[in-house]
Amino acid sequence: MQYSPTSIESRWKLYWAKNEVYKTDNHSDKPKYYVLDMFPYPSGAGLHVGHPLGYIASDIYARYKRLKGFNVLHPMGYDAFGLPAEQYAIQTGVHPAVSIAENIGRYRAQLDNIGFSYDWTRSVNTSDPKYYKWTQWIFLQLYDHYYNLSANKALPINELVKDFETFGNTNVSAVHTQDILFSADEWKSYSDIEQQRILMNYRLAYRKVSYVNWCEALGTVLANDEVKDGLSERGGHPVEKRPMMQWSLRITAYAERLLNDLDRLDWSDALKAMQRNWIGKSVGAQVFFDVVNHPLKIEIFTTRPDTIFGATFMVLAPEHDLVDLITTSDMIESVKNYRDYVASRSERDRMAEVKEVTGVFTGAYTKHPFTEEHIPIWIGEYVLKDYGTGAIMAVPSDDDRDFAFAEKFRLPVIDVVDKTQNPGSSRQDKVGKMINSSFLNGMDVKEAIQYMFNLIEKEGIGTRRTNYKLRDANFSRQRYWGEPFPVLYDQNQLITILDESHLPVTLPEVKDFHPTSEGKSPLASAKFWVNEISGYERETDTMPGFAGSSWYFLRYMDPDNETAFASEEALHYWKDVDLYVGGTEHAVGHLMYSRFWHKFLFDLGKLPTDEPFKKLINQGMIQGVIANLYLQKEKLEGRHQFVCAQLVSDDTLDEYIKIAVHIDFVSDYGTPKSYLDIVAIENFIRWRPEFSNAIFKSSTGAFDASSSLGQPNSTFRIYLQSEVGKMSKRYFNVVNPDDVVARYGADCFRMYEMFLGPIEQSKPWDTKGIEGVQKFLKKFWSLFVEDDVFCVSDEKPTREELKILHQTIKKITDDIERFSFNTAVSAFMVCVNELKKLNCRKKEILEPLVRLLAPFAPFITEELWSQFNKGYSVHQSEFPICHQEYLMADTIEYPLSVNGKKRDLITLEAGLSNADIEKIVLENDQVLKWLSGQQPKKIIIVPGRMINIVV
RNA sequence: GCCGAAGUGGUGGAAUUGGUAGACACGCUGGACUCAAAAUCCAGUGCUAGCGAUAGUGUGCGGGUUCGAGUCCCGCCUUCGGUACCA
Repeated sequence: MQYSPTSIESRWKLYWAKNEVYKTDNHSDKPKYYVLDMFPYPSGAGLHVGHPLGYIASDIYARYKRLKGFNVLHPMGYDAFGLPAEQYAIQTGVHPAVSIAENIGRYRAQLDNIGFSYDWTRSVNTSDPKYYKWTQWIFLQLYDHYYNLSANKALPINELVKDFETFGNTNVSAVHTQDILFSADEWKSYSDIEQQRILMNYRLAYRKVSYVNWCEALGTVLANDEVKDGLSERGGHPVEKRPMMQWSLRITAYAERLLNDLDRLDWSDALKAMQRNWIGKSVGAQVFFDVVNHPLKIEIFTTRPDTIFGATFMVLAPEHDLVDLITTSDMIESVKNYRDYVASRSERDRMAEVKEVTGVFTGAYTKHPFTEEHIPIWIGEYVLKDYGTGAIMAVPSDDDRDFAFAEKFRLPVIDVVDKTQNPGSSRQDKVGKMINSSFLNGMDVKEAIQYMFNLIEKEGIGTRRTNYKLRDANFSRQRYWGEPFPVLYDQNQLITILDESHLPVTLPEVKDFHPTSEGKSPLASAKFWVNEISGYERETDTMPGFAGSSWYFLRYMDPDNETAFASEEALHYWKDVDLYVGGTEHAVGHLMYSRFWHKFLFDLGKLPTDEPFKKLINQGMIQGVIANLYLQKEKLEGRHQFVCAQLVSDDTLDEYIKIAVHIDFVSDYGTPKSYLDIVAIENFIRWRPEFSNAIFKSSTGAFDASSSLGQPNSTFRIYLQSEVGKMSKRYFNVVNPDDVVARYGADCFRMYEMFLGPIEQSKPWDTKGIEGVQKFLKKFWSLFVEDDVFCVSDEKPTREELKILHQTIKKITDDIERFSFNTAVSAFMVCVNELKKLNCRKKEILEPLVRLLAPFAPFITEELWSQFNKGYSVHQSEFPICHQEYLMADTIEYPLSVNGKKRDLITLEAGLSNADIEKIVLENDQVLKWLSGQQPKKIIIVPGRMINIVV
């Protein structure tokens, strides 16, 4: 009876499926616990060894909680809408639904192979009409609600309309886009179109013209977080700004709650900081400046109203609405040129450029509200249209950017803060005493800021105001493979919303998945579908990827419900996610949108909690090692030339390009000395025939595959350059978990991934240590088996053996609770090594160990458990409990130091008082020798830890 | 620039509250078994000196607090992640 993972694993997989071991009920006397993984996008490439890292950790925890007596919800599903399937459809004509279904099949097989305890009856697929019916439904709710600031929650839009009909909007306190004041009578006099336009300013899902990230190559609009450095995250194509009528979600209404409620979450500080930065709250004042010779006011936002006496010029965003109105005739030409120049520059140009100061004078002036002095108004691209009011008062003495602008255009600088008492402080630090500032002089900066806030409001020249960097979320995509909007337009572009009874609005079949030339979605070409309801046209955009993923964790609670997104009963039973495991890449996207939707549904009274994810663990990424050959840019007599990495120095680096080599060819892969030998080179050439006449040059000679010319000896090697990077098809470094499982077994794979290091840490995949884990499993197995038969004894364990067992139980329990799975695996190894040394095969020791190991290695433990208890699974047993009495030692070894210098170990009885210990130590001959007559000043004793004698 | 995380043997990493630094594993060295190999087992393994017991030294760098610092404080350096004209 040898340990053979393959046969064990296939047998128990079947058993679990047949007996529905992991099926979870919505009713139970047990306390609930919800363990969630971030569901994957089922890509064509399948899973690689990096994906399961977090899944393994959460599965261990879910299994642990189950053994601890919790009713555990641990589901898995697929985030199935998205660009890659659509791109694939464009290239091959295969319908996304077909390719996605195929990919899901492959994912499912790969996941099952690793022994996860998912309740697959609860699986969701965001592209399933039964699922996206409810995504559309939530959109309808967002459309039908506005954010009331007095109630501090979302309320039905009908209530707002009632307010408008009775009072107009003068006293309405709601989050909205534009300030147009109207009375009740005025409201009633407006046309339908006009009323709808106004309500759009309040709805939580609304339409507006927005500058969107247009990607010509992909033919679509991208979300901000899909753009990296001015290029599309997918494919790296250039992205430009373009105006378009788009749906948006008013996430900014929730900014304050999203910020404040972070404090209550058990998330890492790093992640909370990321969300805080993204929300970017700043408190300041909105101040009005009169324009000279105009009845106009310029509205600025500043966090430093104290520096108002240092404001020597104003800067407006080039796109600011007032620019046309105030520019003087002599400046029209240069202002127009500058605005054209700004418009012509793509996001990418702006970012690529080192901060060069640009701007022009408008010819206009404002009047300083206190000194009445005239201040020139400039425009400059460093002032952003979208942030604050799109206009600033420039205080060059206390802001680096304003200072740079003043320096370039020779504008005056007035020092208003005396920083001489604060050496080392920077221009914008809020420290020092006010000077040159009339009534503020002598005040401390912080004091002056408060003083000005009050004064500005009292004088009526402005108000206190809070600004957020957080932008409303663009919710339209010009794509096929997404949720259609349940929205119709009539000839006047008046919106009609399809109500719940019309849901789901399903995707129509199309012949061509390309976006249309005007940048419209492929849905626009499905004429029948678009015009299906006479007199109306359907919305042809679809929802973005984050729509379906913003609420999927709620659907798992009640996945087949056809009358609600989940029943009230299920929602109140499971409440929220207790543990969420996933990567940091979703820190500000998915995790922010989910919190927003969750809070919104909470406001509607649908949910019992206002935060979705109580505890969050961020697993690191498993990276790949990319092995590269250096290819010389210059061909040699028309032939490619590869060069050994040892011959390439930093100075000559730009003479080469790197060609990624498939990892199957590489010897010593993953080490700095990875290389190709002659056999590998021949394999490489067969794989990449375009290099069949290449020459491979090393320090010992050259290898010419196309002829026997200069044939080197058999030790010939070309060393490769290796770097850590993504595990990806394009680097030919993908490791499939199936291969690892086939070779070592799923238990070994699971434990090895955990053993690799802390779960939060990113690290490159290498299999160097996997054999250690395999050895452990074999050793563990061998404890139960003697002479090829299962054999454990009923003999009573010794105190020493019990001590080993219970120390291990304590250690493992603590480690699981703090998600330190790598140290837990080590603790198992220590335990088995010790039992092996004692040749302990006693049932009383081994049986609890099986239950202890079950969350980590579900298959081997199942097999061994069945030898003790037939008929039910180890995963339905209990996690063993640590009995303290076995941990108590009879004697303790104390390290003994003199003046902090380690000297020796001294063995003492356990349970001695400090006074007793002191007495024994001072009578010890050895100690007296070290002290050589000196009197000890004091003796420090840390019970159970150490003794230090100070002389 | 700002925010965040981290720097420990040849390698991955441990040290949970300030208390024997390097657990566990890989690798390496030597040995047992074997005709041989694989597998398995045993011993050693931070660095320096020494046959050795042992001594010195050692957690990115420089200081400090403490009987005692990988851990706490001050000042730097490096790497990684996020963000970027946010007024």
